[in-house]
Amino acid sequence: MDKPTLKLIAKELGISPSTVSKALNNYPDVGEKTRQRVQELAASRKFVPNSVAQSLRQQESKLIGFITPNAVHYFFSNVLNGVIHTAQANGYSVIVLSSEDKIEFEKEQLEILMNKNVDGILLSLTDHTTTYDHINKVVARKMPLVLYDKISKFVNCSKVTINDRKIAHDATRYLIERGCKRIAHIRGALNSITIIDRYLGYKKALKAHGIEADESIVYECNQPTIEEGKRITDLMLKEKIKIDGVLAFTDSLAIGVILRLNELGIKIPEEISVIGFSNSVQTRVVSPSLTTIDQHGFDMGKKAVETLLKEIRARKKKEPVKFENIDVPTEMIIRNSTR
Amino acid sequence: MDKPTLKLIAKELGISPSTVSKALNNYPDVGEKTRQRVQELAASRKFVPNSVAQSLRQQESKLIGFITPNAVHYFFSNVLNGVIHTAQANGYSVIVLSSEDKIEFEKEQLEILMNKNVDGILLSLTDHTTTYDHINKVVARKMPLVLYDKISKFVNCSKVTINDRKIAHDATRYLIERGCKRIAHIRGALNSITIIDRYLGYKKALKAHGIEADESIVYECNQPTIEEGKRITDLMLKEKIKIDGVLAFTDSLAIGVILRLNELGIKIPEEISVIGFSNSVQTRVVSPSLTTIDQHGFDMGKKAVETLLKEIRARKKKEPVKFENIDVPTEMIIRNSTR
DNA sequence: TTGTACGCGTTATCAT
DNA sequence: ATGATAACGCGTACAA
Repeated sequence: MDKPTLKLIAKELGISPSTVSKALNNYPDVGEKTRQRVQELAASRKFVPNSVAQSLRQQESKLIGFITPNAVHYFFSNVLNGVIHTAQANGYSVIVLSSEDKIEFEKEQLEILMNKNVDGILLSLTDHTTTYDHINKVVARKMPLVLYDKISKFVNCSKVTINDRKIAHDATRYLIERGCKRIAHIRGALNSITIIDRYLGYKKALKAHGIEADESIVYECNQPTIEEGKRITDLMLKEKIKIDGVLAFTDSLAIGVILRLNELGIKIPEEISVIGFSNSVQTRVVSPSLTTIDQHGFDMGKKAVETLLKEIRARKKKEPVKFENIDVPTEMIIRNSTR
Repeated sequence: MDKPTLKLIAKELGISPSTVSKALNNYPDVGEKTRQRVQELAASRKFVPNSVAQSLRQQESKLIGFITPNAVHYFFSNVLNGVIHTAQANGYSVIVLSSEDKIEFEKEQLEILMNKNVDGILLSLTDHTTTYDHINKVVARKMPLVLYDKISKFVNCSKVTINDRKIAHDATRYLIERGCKRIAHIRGALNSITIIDRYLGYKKALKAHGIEADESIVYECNQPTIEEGKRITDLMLKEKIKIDGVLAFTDSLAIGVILRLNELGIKIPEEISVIGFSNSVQTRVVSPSLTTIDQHGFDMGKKAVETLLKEIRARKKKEPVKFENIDVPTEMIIRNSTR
């Protein structure tokens, strides 16, 4: 039993395809009895409209593209989950691609999505995205686009982000209020705005509390991994003036710090307090459990889709679109790695 | 500058759309100079063929559907990653849906994918899938389908799985060889074949080593969570004959066990050894680190796509399809929670 | 070598 | 109330 089409249903009933279409879509101008007959036969044949044909006809695919820099990552998985959940609730499906943090993939995947005629694109930049032609091409095509999390001011579109600067500021202030005098920061290379903002928030909080920022205890990691966190811990411990607090820009690094300090028998949080970013699953499991920032990935995904759909609808109605900058609230999760 | 079509390019050049099409697709029967002119203009206009139209024309969408029971889950994220990576390498894109372990979602999403005219579907069942009409409908439609991880023998299609029985057997044997005499098992409800097989492997290993299986130390959890692992630990500790080994069917439970034993000051692995399943990120972080089974999710995703593509191609050529049952190798990761 | 005509499945418009 | 026709954009068999 092959896939039934409007045409086949029509022929079987001896009526025209257009009437069948109208009957199935509940148009008012179709006879009650024919409507009945059509709907019954369609049901028994398990007819489903070919959405490719529908897309062609109505010039929309009900598909959105989602590019993540990392598919195996607690935060981004939560974003993805929010995206697919919200999309489905609004009648859209999601094509998922992972740039694997490579800019060549990012370029290629934007092309793929344009070719697939998705109705809109959600994109988080790789850490190596420093040119924007491939992205601005999307904008120039008037393809609805929303950047999330890793964004750039060089692209003119809506953006959904964490307020990294504020939350890094808050976290640093928390450490200070709990008595930390010398707080180190582990950041990544200053490519991504996320990393920059966390760094600035950290510095600003120090300044606000009359602590002079000391660049010698700001460490740049090569990779956001546990091992790297351990390596940097050894560096920190060589400091003459003892460090008593660490703000790591992501959980894995913070956990590396904790594990290394544990190995050396240095007490957390009594001697050193540690804060991470993401509230990933490991943070509850490590001992002591890690104080961290929950970034509400699901909400970010949801907001990103909602913003994108707004733009899609506006464009469709030829209305002017105004780009939005949305801030998703974060939450500090206090656990046992801080006093 | 609106999206260029074959027609527009043709008009601009004063030739017919079909010639343009041929020129762009490098047909042999088109003049060299016209080919040049066409390709140049197409490039300058940044023409990309409308893949919706292509899909309609060629009766294939180059899209595959992927349904996961859980989008925020280490193992399934790895499967997803393998899927999208392999799909892209073969010119396919992936629509991702999460059933959130709800059977109603599973049903709805299979319908969505059929409507979207995907070329094939990858599905892992929910733990509550006990009827199979909605899935067999897909099979009856001759839509290529591959079940992965959570499968059912009641569906006639290709399947990609972990050899759960064997690996549970191996893990149990490992505990026995290391001197464990009384090994508890924490399993889920006996709905999913994964859980059943791990349970059977555990029992078989005991038997093979002359240990009588004792149902009173096989615990059924309500949820695969850390908290539940803790709760069950308390139950285990009430046993008259002291338990000295635990095989938990998933990492979270095993970690719950470890954390609770730590709280009570019971030594791991000296007094009790613990083994989990999945090699999720937490297993490296918990103290002592958890011995577990790496399920190579990426490979599973890769295999699943390859199997599906094979079926898609066979069906396209009207060749007979033979269903495959593929076993993805696992690997035991020995850490510090076992002797 | 180039162009014409048709069809993929659907739906909107216009006639009947 | 129903149907014929055209169109969405592309690709291809066939005609010129």
